[in-house]
Amino acid sequence: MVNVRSEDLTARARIRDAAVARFGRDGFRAPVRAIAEDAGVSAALVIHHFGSKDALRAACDEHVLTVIREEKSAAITNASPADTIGMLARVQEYAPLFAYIVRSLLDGGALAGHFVDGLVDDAEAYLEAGEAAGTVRASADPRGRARQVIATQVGLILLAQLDAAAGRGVAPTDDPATAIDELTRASMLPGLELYTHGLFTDTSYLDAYLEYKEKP
Amino acid sequence: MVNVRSEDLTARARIRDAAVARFGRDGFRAPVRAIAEDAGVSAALVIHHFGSKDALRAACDEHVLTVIREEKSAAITNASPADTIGMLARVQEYAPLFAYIVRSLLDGGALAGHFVDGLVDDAEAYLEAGEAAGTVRASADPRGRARQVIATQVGLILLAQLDAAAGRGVAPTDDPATAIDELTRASMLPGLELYTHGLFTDTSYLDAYLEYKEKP
DNA sequence: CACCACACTAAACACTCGTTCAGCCGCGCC
DNA sequence: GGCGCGGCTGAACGAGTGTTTAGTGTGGTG
Repeated sequence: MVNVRSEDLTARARIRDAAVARFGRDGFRAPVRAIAEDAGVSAALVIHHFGSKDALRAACDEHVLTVIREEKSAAITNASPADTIGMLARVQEYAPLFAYIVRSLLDGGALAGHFVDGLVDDAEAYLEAGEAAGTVRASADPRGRARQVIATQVGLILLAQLDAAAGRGVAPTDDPATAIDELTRASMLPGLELYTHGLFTDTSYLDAYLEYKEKP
Repeated sequence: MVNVRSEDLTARARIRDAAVARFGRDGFRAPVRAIAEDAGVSAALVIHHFGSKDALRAACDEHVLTVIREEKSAAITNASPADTIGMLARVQEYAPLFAYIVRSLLDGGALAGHFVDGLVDDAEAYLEAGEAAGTVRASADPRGRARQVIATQVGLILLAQLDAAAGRGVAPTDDPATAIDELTRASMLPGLELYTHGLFTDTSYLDAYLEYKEKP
């Protein structure tokens, strides 16, 4: 049901994929029986293979992290524009993973911590590279800046989630790919504006804070 | 237990306050029995007064929204620095409300939608006032920019939440007041930097996007 | 063939939790 | 004083859910 090539997988893998999809769609309160039904097996088999529901979730976390790592290293090794577009095209395939990560984010799970840590690490590296290339300004707190950038991204996703929950998405659709598309489209212009010119017309606010930080 | 002046309140109000505190601390899966115990009443009385757990939550939402509106209008009418400091001093008192709102945010509840809408509205108004005063730059998408600013704020809270869940808060404390303090302290410098100078050294990224937007 | 390990299942168990039920208690009103 | 009414309670009900149990079939192995 979940994956087009479900028949090819072992029952254990089918259960794991079904769990990732269910958890992503319905949250971690999704019943084991529902996951079992999605995978076409009995609830008892889920426990038989994974020991407990918590262990199943841990297996999902590990699997998602593995896929992310593979995908990330693949994206780094061949980072041509064509490949990037290819990745976007496959977003449909990875949509369940994305949903799962968002759930983990909202749930405060351990996976979410590792995930955002990785994002902040990446952002910091990219920004440093940009600095070296001369396209990005220097910062007094590179880590904090990277964190700020990622926080904005995560916050925009959360806000979009809220809009969707309120039934007033920018484009009322259930398709995650176009949802992400809409999200980036709506935030691209303000984001670039902000990142290009900043918000303030002069440095008085920053100066005031720097002075206050010296002698409170 | 929850509020120092619990004895002064009617049972209904005590239950409501206990529910806000419990929901904020443990999430909306907190059992009715736990709330009842906090309020010093039986679980049956909770249902007797509110009809159901969902209705209790709705009453909590309404109550929180009311307090926010009162507090907000109070902050607008007398917006002197002293009053602002007074509000910060009372953050301890409003910490349960803050926790409740964060829970609602993570839960995607209706309250969260209204709340962030209000925040975005406020941010937009403030930015427009800054524009008029000449301290804030003009934007091609004021609403989107306000949304971006609020998203950053919300995202930072979420990230801090994740760090706390992972047991590695910047300062390991359970006190929400100092937690908020730490959060603003850690993000103030990168935020001001970003909002003052932007991220990029030139306008090439923005220009490229604007050109792409014209003819894709 | 006998047997064993293993994937797998239906049913039952145990527990949590929201809600209902039947009744108690104290207070104002006739 | 009697009496009802509303706040209030302990106990029970019933639904949902994770897990256990006892067993079934099957495929490989001696």
